[in-house]
Amino acid sequence: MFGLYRKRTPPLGDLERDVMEVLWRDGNADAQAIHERLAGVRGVTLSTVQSTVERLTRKGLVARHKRGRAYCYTAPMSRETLLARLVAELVHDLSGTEPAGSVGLVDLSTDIDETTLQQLEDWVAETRRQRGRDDGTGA
Amino acid sequence: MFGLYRKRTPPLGDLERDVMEVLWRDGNADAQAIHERLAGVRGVTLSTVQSTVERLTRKGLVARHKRGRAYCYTAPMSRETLLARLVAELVHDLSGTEPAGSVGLVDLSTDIDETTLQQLEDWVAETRRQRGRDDGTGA
DNA sequence: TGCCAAGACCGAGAAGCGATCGGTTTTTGC
DNA sequence: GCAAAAACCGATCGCTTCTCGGTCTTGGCA
Repeated sequence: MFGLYRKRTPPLGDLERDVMEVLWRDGNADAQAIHERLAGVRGVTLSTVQSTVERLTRKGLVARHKRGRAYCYTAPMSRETLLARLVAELVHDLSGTEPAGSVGLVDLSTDIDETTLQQLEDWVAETRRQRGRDDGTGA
Repeated sequence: MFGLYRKRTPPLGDLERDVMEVLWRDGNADAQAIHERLAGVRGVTLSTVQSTVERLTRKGLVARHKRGRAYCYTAPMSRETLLARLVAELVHDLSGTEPAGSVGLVDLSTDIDETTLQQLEDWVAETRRQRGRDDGTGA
């Protein structure tokens, strides 16, 4: 009945998020560049950045290819796609087995701020637009 | 710029989710009852369940009150509310500092299924409805 | 009022993960 | 070939969950 939640995309750590942020902004960068970009806000060594970006590579969240002597890292998954995946997992894991119709009275009021709600709204609308209006029975 | 993500609702562990599941289903239960409910799918002792539900209490995710000699636990936050909070945090943490308009090309197609999207859509709509259309400057 | 079992509480240990870094090896541009 | 740059490796630390046994507290009952 329950207890069948699987291992999924691990949530990102702080430094991992920062690294992804850099990659999303700059498109691509080597460890050095990432380190420099992060140096202002975080006192970490190049080694640490390297470890982190390597971990992200293992997780499949960043790709890399040799350029000169260093690797050049990129984020093959957009910020929105990653967010979507995480949200989907969250919803899937926590949605229970009840009929979906029972999701009626939602109380986001104390937890969600206007900006975030707006963002969610836009985001859902955009997805809906792209996908078109199926009958809703699709997988 | 970045790096200012703060400590938030800690993600639930497996057993913690199972316990919440029981509480959401049954409305309320003491440790004994939860344990029995879980015994079928999980070989854990009563002690373990107690520790877990106590941890959840500390996190504020369950409330309790004495009933007889045992505590009676309840989930003051509905499944949907918790989910909403987690989603909100996720969105907030991963949305970057770019203008919200830049959230344009969303590619959810491979990651999010129709049911989930529908659910999200419903939540957002419902929340919007409940909150009414403020000018958007509300906290 | 005193006994005792039920249950809360505490502490400890194992496992997993991210963050952190130093040291070693490999590579490459000159 | 050499030296520097960078990858790679592995160790440590801190945090969190899971797990449980042992001890202390308490409430119901005789």
